[in-house]
Amino acid sequence: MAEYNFNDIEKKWQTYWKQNATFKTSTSTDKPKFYSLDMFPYPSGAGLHVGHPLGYIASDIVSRYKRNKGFNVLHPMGFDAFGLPAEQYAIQTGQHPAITTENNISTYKKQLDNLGFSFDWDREIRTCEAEYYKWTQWIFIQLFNSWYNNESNKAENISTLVAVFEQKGSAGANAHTDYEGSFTASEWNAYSEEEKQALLLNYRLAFLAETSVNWCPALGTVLANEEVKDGVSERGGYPVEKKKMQQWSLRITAYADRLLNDLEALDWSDSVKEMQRNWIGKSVGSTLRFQLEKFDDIIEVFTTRPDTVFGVTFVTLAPEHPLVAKITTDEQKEAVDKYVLWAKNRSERDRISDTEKTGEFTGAYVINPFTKTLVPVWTSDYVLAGYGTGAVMAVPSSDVRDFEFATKFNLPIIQVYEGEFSDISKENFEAKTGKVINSEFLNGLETKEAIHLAIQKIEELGVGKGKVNFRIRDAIFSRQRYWGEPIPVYYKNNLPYVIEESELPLTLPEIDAYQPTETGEPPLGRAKDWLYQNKYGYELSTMPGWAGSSWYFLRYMDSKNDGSFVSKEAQNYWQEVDLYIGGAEHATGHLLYSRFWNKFLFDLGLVSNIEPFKKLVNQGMIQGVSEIIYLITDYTEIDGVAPLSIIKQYFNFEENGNVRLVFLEKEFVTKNKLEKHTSTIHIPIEFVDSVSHNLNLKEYINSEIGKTNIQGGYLFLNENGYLFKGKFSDESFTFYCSPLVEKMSKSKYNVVNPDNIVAKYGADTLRMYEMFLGPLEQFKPWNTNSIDGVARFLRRVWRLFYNDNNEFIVSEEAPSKEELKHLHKTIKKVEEDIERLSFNTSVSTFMVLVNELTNLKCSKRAILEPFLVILSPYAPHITEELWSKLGHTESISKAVFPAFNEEYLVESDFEYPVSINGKVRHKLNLPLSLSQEEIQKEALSTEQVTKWMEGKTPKKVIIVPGKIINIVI
RNA sequence: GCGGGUGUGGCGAAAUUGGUAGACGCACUAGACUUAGGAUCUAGCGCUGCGAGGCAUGGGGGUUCGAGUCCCUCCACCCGCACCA
Repeated sequence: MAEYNFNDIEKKWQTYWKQNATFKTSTSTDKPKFYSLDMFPYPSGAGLHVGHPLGYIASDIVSRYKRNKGFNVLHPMGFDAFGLPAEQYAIQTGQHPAITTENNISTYKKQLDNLGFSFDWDREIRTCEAEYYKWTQWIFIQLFNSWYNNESNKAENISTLVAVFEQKGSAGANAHTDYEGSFTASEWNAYSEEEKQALLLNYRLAFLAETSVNWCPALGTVLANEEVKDGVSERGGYPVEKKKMQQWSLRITAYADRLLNDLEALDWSDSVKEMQRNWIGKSVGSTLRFQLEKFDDIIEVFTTRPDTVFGVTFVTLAPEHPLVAKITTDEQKEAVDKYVLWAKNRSERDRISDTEKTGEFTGAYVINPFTKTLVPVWTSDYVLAGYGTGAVMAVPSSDVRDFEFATKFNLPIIQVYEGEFSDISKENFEAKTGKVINSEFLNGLETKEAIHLAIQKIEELGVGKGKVNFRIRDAIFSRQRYWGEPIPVYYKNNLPYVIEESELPLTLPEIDAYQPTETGEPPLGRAKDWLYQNKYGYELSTMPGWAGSSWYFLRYMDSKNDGSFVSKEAQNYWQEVDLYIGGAEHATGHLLYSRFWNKFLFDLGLVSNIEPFKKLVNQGMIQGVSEIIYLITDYTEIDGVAPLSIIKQYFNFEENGNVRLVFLEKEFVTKNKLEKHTSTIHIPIEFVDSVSHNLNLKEYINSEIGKTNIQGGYLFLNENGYLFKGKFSDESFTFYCSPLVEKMSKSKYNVVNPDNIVAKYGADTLRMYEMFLGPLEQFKPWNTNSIDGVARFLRRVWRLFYNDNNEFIVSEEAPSKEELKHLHKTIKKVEEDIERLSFNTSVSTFMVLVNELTNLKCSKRAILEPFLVILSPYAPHITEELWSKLGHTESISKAVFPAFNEEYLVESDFEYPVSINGKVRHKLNLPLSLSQEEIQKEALSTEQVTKWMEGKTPKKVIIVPGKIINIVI
């Protein structure tokens, strides 16, 4: 009997594609373009697991579809090759990260090729290669040479700023800067070169500044806010602390407004857009200055609710606020010092998790500029140093946190909105409605007008002004690591200068070890004879992992260009990414930085689009199914009873050596009770039957891992309480593991390797199956069992073309009307499904078609051909014989997706469901081409229908063409 | 706490603008062919009922001739952010 031999087919076509450069992207610009991009992977040592290709399969289907639809498709792949794991490995083993990376990449490429992707490998890029990072460095230099002009609302060359300073001084420019000083034109012109350079650093988009950074001692580097999650590093999960350091940063805050506003038009998921909005964190309000009672100093606060200023009963400073030490009275000094020290040493984690308010009175008072009353100044770490001014005006009647603080420390509360205040509830605080009271000129107003009027008054009085605040911080750009792009900067008289563009790339020097130097400098401090023009020391930190990935989508457009990061022509043609598929974990990192860099390059006139990614789809993770057992490891007593006696009490020891959990009347051995004495063990999935979760004990206990994890004599159990006891003498005993769906990872022994699946079922089965699993964006566990259905289907498809004697059997007969009807119905649906990225339903539709045609014993089965081109890269090319026999003259890769032809559908009869009063009871065969009136006439005149209506006259007849006839009586 | 999302058979799911709920697949059941079956084919498969029928899309209510889909309300779960003034 003939067999679907996917191995031969796949090998053959992989060779064919390679030899014929089938998927090489055309450089001609006469066709419409489609840019379909996957987030390029970091090549980790573990290789691919079945979750990785999910998004690649989807984008590959779209790419093949678009090619067949006549688009010139750019569908490239590359590697995000700088990164921590390779460097950590280097620190441990001394192996150069470049070698580790190279090895991993070749594994990845082999695995990807096995899956039959239509990537154009000619355009492959690796961020760690000098030809690539030359341009990453070049973009850094452009950032260094630019400032942000708030007037024109774009980045400009620093020379335009210098020109303004020469003419008008600092007041002449509306630049985005944190610098608060000012200078006149003549002062500027009198400054030395060094002084000018130092001042300009306050304006450059890539700048060096002393800032509070996230320092990760375990990794020995600083991290950007986006790389810290819950107070620990995103990579590795090491603790992170705040530290003041001199660091390179990128002025992403200058773009905050544009990054926020331009989200609107993007075809991205609401959740990612919302995450970016929250991350940018725009809030509109006002600053307000409070004069200190006994000092000249003022405390400036930021508030979104200036309408509540009459309700201010205290002012709170962050413990790090510079005024805290100065204004604290002698009586309070000891307590405040103690508090500040305590707050400083409290970890980020503790601070987040403790909701109990803490704080201390400084002894100082400020004057409320509106009421002229004195209010006390407190310090508390519920006020963040890094946001706004690091000080807040507290209105306990309108803010939950202020309320909690006031209640705890017995501070007064003044109500400024009407309503029963005794009824303190969240709703009271959240409601921005109601009328203002106790607030002089604001009384009786609604919130919105009150805020407006309050800001007006604040500005009139000169005690503050309307202001917009952002949560987003400038992005820290230095990493004290080796395996990254060197920052193209050298130092002269302690001031940073970028190197000449003509001297790029600044290549990563060889060093003898990958640790920091003895003097605490980054690893690059070990490089010998590494000086700019033999004189000046280079910057020793490198760029962060996200530098190379912030612009790679542009490089693919013109990946070999040595004279420019991308040519004008290529950029103009490819414009932006039409479809970008990747994980949602990059929502506030990569996706934000890429938008920032793209906008910057747009300002410079180097790219033609304000946004890099038109449509974004986040594929869901494919999870693994872990197999768990619980091993009883701790034989100490529980509640005065040794576990063994507990176990004997609650379990029946059966004759065959098994132990069965027995539930007693009230109290049984609760899982919790035993859990304290157990440890969770992951059994590698190859020892467990995926359907029954039956552990192959013999193989497991004889394996290395089994020997290490459980030694004879131990007791172990699964969730249901089945125990296994003893020396494993009876190895045929069945033991059920507890399945657990979780992230696939090496350490959980639940990784499914695509290579194994391809070897057993073929790449097509894997691809179709992954699409069939469920909606692309959903998280779903891998289920090896149901892959058989897809494998079976593909075998059936193959058999449509071959008889039992392995002879090729495609009839030349013209397809019947019935066949064409099925075909065109399917074309329409598959086309719609792919366009809306619903791959699971398009696979299903296709399966239905094959089932129908099989049942019809159809003659011209080869009409299936076009679909196979899209859904499955190998199957259509079962033989070249098939291809030519079908009358195709052009090459397989140029096969065109057939157009949907409505005629075939209209001709045939349609079975209308007929509902009486909304309940479907009957069916009526009518031609689909009838008009509404004709259908109505037919429906009412039919004898049958009259009978159904029981002689009643219809009140209404509702007809949905092609769908339903509803008669209301 | 704030924001986003999800809830449909034993399981993964489908139903695109409100129009025959459960397509397609897994698992399961019966049968055929077979020395054999982890191959293939045929039929069945939401619950309930002998049946006609009745009941079913997390719970409750509403709009409509008609609701998985729209509105109100409650519940459960997942994800992100989190003392952002």
